[in-house]
Amino acid sequence: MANIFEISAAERAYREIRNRIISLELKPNKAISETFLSAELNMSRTPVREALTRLSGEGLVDFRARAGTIVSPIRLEAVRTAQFVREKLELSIIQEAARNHSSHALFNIRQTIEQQRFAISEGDIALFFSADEQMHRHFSEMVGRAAVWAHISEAKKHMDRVRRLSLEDIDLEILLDDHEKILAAITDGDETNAQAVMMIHLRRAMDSIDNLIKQNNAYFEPEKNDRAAQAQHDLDSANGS
Amino acid sequence: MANIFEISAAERAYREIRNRIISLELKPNKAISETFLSAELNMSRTPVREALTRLSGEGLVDFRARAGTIVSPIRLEAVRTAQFVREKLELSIIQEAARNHSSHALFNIRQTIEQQRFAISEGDIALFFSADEQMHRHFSEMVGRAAVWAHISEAKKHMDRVRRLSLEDIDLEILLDDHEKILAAITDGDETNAQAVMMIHLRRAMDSIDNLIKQNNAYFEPEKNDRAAQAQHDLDSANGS
DNA sequence: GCTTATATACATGTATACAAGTATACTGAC
DNA sequence: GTCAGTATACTTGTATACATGTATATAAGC
Repeated sequence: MANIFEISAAERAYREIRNRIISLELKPNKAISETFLSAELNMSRTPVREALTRLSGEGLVDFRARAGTIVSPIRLEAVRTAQFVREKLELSIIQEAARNHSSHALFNIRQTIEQQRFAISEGDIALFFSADEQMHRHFSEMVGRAAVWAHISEAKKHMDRVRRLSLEDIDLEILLDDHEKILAAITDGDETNAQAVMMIHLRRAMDSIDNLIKQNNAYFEPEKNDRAAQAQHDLDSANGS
Repeated sequence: MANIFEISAAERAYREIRNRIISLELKPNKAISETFLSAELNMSRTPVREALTRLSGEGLVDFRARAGTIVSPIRLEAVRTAQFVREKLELSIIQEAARNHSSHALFNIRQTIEQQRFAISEGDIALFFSADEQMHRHFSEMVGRAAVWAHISEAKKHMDRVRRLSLEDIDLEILLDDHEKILAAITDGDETNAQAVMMIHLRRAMDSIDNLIKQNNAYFEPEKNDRAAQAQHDLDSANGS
C-alpha cells in the first residue's frame, strides 16, 4: 500500500505557485514561464502546466496562447463580487450564530481572539491573520455550515491580494476590537448588532482600496468604462496623496 | 495573426466533458479513462488530462492515483452549500431589484417569461430552462451585479445534477407561476414579497430530493454520520414509495 | 468452497520530443 | 533617426514514451 500522504509533483506545484500568487511574491501581470517554474521547482513542465491549468480556472493566471503566461492582474470586478459574496454569506452565518450559539463554540472563538491579542503583542502579523481566519471559520462551523466557510474562503482569493497590499495601512487593534464586539453581540444573542458590527468589519478591508489602486496601478486590470465601474467610481471623491 | 476564435483541444475537451457530466450523460461514479476519452474526442491524452484537471478542481471528477478517474458522485454537502449560497445571494439581488428597477430591465424579464410560456406550450424543456437561466441572470444585471450571477451559476453546478434528476417530477407551470409573481412583486417595488416568493421558488428544486436520493442512490456519495447529516435527515419523515 | 499469493492488464503521473505561433532584436533601406 | 521586413529565440500546445502503482483475474493450497 502506498503512502497516501505522499503528494504528487503537480499538487506541490499547485500549492506552491498559488501561495506565491496570493502572497504577492509573484506580482500581478508578471510573466511566468513553465520552463522557468519547472526548473525552480525541480520537476518537468507537465506537473507545472497542470498546476497552471488549475490556477487558470480559478482566474489567478492568464494563458496567452503561445505567447506566455502571466499572473492575473487584480480585477476590480472580481474583488467587488468577492466582497459582495462574503458579506451576504457571512452576515447570514453570524445572524444564525447569534440566534443559536453554544457555549462550547463561544469558548473556541474566545481562544482565537486571545491568540490574536498575543499575535499583536508579538508583532506577528501572520499569526494574527491565521487566527483571524480560524475565528471566521468557527462562526460557520458553529451553525453547521463548515462548507460555507470553505466557499467563502475560496471566493476571497482575489480580495486577499488587495488585503495583502493594504497590510501596512491596517491597524490590527481595530480589527481585534471588532472581533470582541462581534463575539459580545453573539453571546448576547443580539443578531442585529452582530450583523451591523460584522458588516463594518468586513468593509474595512475595502476602505483604502482607492489609494491602493493609485499606488499599485500596475497590479490592477485597467477598468472598462461601463456603468458598474462608474458607480464604483462615484464612491471615490477627494483623495489626498 | 491567428484566429482568436480557434479554441484549443484542451478547451474543447473541457467543455465537452463538463457538459456530459452536468447533463448526466456521464453518470456520477462512472469510471472514465483518459485513454478512452482521448480516443473518443480524437486527441491525445494531454489535452484530455488538462480538462480533467480543471474539472477535478471544480469537484466534478475525482482522480484516484494510478487507479482510475471517476465522475464525482453527487455530494449532498456540496448541494446543500450551493443551495445556501444561491439563496442568500439571489435574495439579496431580488431585494435590490425590487427597490431599484428600471422599466427597460422589466421588459427584458417579461420577454423571457413569454419565452418560457412558449416553451411549455411546445413542450420544449431545454428552451424553458435556458429562458429561466436568462431571467435569473437579468435580475443580477438589473442591479449592476452581472458577475454575481456568474458566481451563482458556477456554484450551482452540483445542484444542477440534482435538478436534472428531478426533471420529470417538476411541473413547469408552477415555476412559471412563481416567475410571474416575482416579476409582479418587483414591479410593485414590494421587496418583502419578492424575497418570499423567490425563496419558495428556489427551494422547489430541493423538495423532492429525498425521493431522488432513494431512487438514484448509486449517484450519491454515502453520507457520513455527522451532526449536519443527522440534522438533514431529521427533515425526512414519512416517505411513501 | 474459501482464502491467499501471484501474474497480468490497465490507469495515472511524469518526462520529453516536437509543432507552431509570438515577440523581439536586428538588419537594411531611406 | 525612423520604419519595414526578417531572423531568431522563446513560449505554449500536443503527442508520445516510460515509470509506477492499482485492481482484477487466475492459480495454488487447504
